[in-house]
Amino acid sequence: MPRSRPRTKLRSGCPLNVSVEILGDRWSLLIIRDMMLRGFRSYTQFLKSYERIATNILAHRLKKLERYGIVATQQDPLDGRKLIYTLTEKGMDLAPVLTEMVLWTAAHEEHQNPELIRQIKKDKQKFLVNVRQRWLENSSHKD
Amino acid sequence: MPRSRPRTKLRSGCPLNVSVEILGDRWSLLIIRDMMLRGFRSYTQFLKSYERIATNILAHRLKKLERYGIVATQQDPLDGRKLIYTLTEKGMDLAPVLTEMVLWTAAHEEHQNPELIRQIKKDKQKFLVNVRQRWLENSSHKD
DNA sequence: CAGATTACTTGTTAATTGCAAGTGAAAATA
DNA sequence: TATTTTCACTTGCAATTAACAAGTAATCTG
Repeated sequence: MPRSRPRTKLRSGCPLNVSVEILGDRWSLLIIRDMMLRGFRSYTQFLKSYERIATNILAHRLKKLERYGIVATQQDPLDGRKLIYTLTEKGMDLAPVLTEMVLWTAAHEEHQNPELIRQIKKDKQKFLVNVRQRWLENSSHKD
Repeated sequence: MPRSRPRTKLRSGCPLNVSVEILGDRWSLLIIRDMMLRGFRSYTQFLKSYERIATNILAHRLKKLERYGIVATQQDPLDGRKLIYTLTEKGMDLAPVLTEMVLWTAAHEEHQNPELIRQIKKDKQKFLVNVRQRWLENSSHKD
């Protein structure tokens, strides 16, 4: 359900272009990966992730992802300093995109994490169900 | 089959990161879309595509995509000025990625091209088969 | 042969990214 | 209670990348 939102003018309304404009940079999908597959939920966790995103870029990307309703933020009730970032339903719906990208790399490029690829290849549908199940269990995902 | 290639150092070998480093920018996937879905094969066609890529960026992207074996170039036997750009098998294997991105946009953002989305939703597998079939017929796809 | 077309390249400016350091609030520690 | 640490950022600046405009060489067309 495409919802109306005041948006910056897009280069085109082509559905592929729309997703490219939202996600087509060097970091957004990695942040989403960390949340979806690694269960990361805090700013410092993202910062310490292997690819080493710069702190200002991370702040910008999180804001953008929140603005697009892909990520939701809430305060940690146990620690006033902490914010908890979670994927929304819309963010979780990117699972098939990430999955296909992983499969493409697995087929055509050198890579690591054979275990992840084994899992996806064994039963893609089950993998997606599992990812979503973990999200349902661990997130309160208040959008 | 991941082939060895002299490559610039990656931020990580995570399969998602690898695809993001290759495709994660504002133009690469749009060029691939133009080839895959619109049958574009020449530099001027890409230039005239709706999103208006700048000519130097287009030249760089085409070189990068060729370097990664996603796009192949050949001379037009009928016109010495023209080059024919085609997707390789590796490039065609991005069809599921593009497809899932389109579906995600269709579900969550304002967009155009309802006909494309109708086709994909009706029978995703058939859509992918058709896209590949067209490619087989129209390309000589010499890698 | 003149003009148009094709696939670019070459400046130059604008925008984005990346790095290092710093900030203020809250929590943990001494 | 005072001090240090942690957390989620911000700020300033340098480096990289993208975008814009113009130009070029080779080829084709009339």
